[in-house]
Formats: sequence, structure tokens, C-alpha cells
Amino acid sequence: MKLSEGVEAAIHSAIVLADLPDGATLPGSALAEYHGVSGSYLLKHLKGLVAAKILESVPGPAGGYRLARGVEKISLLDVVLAIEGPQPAFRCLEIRQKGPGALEPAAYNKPCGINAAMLRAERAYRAVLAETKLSDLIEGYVADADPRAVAFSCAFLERSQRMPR
Amino acid sequence: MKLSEGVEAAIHSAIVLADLPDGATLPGSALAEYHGVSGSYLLKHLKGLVAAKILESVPGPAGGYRLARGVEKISLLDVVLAIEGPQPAFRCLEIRQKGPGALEPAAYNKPCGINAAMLRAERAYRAVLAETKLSDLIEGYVADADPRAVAFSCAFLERSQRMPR
DNA sequence: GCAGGAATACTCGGATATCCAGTGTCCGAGTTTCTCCGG
DNA sequence: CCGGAGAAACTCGGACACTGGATATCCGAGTATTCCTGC
Repeated sequence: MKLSEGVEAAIHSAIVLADLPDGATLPGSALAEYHGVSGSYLLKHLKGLVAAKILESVPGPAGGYRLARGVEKISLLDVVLAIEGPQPAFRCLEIRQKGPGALEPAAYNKPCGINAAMLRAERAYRAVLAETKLSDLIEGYVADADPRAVAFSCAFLERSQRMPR
Repeated sequence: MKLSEGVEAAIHSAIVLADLPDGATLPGSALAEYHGVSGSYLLKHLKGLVAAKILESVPGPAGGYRLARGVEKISLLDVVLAIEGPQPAFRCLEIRQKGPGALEPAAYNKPCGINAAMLRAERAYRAVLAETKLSDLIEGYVADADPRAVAFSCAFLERSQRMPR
């Protein structure tokens, strides 16, 4: 039970991109510098976000990344699934069908109760993530963050953003 | 986001042990044989369950494992935490404090909103697991399982259980 | 026949190799931009 | 002065090493049993 640490970077990156003016982009290298992480590695995760239609990428000079849709239409679940993959955390290996007492596969048409319980828990987990939007996180950020941090963030964006024609 | 596959074996093992008569034990090797998994490796996880006070171990001949308390007092969460460890799946690395715009640590007294949201989701996850007891799983098992599987299970226990004096 | 003791066999527990997903990095493909040259 | 073609620079995208944790295994510590010997 352990999430990839790229999830955290991906969420932070998405929040930074949310502050861009409409249509502007930010290079992946700028995002990496802003967060103090390896640029080459951050691109790996941003790529996943692009594949999940959460971000859009613009190639060439004046290119970079931007959100593919509004902050209120992007949930934490979208980001987590884009990085971690859609498969559930608990994978039933059907060990009930192994061992000396195994029957023919047709005898196991009913789903495994353990698997069902674990998936039920994970549905609750995902439900909370799904109802938490990026807009909620941003709202909390501007309310709690140090004003200097906000000012730096704005200045950084002003300096690094690119506006393709 | 991936659970150890030992979790599944641990839950199945606990359910098997639940069918033992009061006070009887079952060797780890019997549990491994029943599930068709490596005995040496299963012991590693059973050890974790013992450390978490979910199982009791009895050494020597006629020894083995048994549940440390009633099936209605053991939740799925107990088992999962015993195997996976208590730390949450999402570990906030505080990357907001990294990078060129970092401030002194005292400026980050408010908790990170992202971390808070992820932990909120995980609390929902754990809440579902906590309210699912072993007794619930057993109830579903006897209702859905093939009668032959139940018969084999009973015969196996009858054959392998040990009764320390 | 009975009691005591030592050897035994079986159990769990911890320390030790092996493997794979996640981590980290690099180089190549593609596109826009800028510059330079010709008209 | 203007238009177009070419080179350049910057971007993202996919392919290639490295590392930590999970997986799998073995050998040692401990205890109840069992057998044997002496009384």
C-alpha cells in the first residue's frame, strides 16, 4: 500500500498550471525547477497526464503544458489514476482456487468475498478523491499559504509562461 | 498504489484459522499447503499478524497458530495494517518547501492541502475496512461457496489441527 | 511397574539471496521561430 | 521594403540504466513429546 511519489509532483504541477492565463503554456523544465525536482523525471509523469487528457502539450519553442479543461472539472482521482494506472490496489489472485482442495473453475462463479470487500473500500477511497477537484485545493491554498509564497508563484509564472499564437 | 500480495494470503489464513475449535492450533505449513503457497514465505506474514496481536503462536510439536480473539473483533483493517504497515499510502514529501521559492520552515505551519485531501480519502478507505469483520466474510463464504469446498475445508482442518493440552 | 532424564522431532523466528516495479537519466523526433537572402 | 526558404533552437516523446522494497528461501532457537534407563 504505497503510492508513487510522482503523484505528489503531478498534483502540484497541475495546480501551478491552473494559474496560467487562458491559452498560455509552461515548459516542463520550468515546472521541475519550480518544485526542485529532476526535470527529466517529471516529464515522465506529465506525459501520463497528457495521455489521460488532463494536460495538453504544445511542442516547439513557446511550447509547454497547460490544463486540458477547467480546474473544477479535474478531480484528484483523475490525476491519481493517470499516474498509478486504473487497476485497483488489491488484486485478487484467486488463491481460493489453488491448493489441494481446488475444484473446477466453474465452481467459483460467485465473486470472492474478500475481493469484494477490498474493492468496496477502494470505491469509497476513490469516491472521496473524485469529489475533490483541483479548484478546491486551490481555494484552500490561497487561503492558507504564506503571501510571500503566493507572490513568488505569480512572479515565477509571469516570468516563465509562454503564449503560443 | 499497490497492496502486497501477502495481504490476500493473510486474510485467507485468518479465515481458515477461524474455523478451528476453541484452543486448537494449525501449523503454518498446513496453511501454506492448503493455499498452495510457499510455506517459508507465508510464515513471514503470519509473523506480522502475531506481532499485531491478531494471531497467537504456540511453539513446539502440537504447536501452530490460532486467532488471538473472536472473529467479530478482527477487522480487515487490522489485517491490512499488520501486513502493509501503519503508515498511510500517500506520503507528503513537502515539495512545496523545495525549489527556488522556498521560505523558512516556520512559514509552512499550516498542513499541506493536498496531503489533507489524500489522507481524507484514505480515512474513508480504512473506515470501510474497519467495519468489515472476519465474521462478515465468513458469513458470505458459507453462503456462496461450493458445498464440496466447504466439506474439503472441514476435512482438512480435522486432519491437520493440533490440540495443545 | 514407575519415575526421572535425555534425546528427538516438530514448531516458530530471524537472517539471508533473488527479482521486479518504481526511480532517475539520457538521446532522438517534431515543430515553431528567427534569420538571411533574393526579388 | 517585402516575401520565402533554410537553419537553428527549443519543446516533448520514447528508450535505456539503477535502486529500494517485496518476494522467496534457508538455517537456527525453543519446546512438548517420546523413549529409554535406573530404581
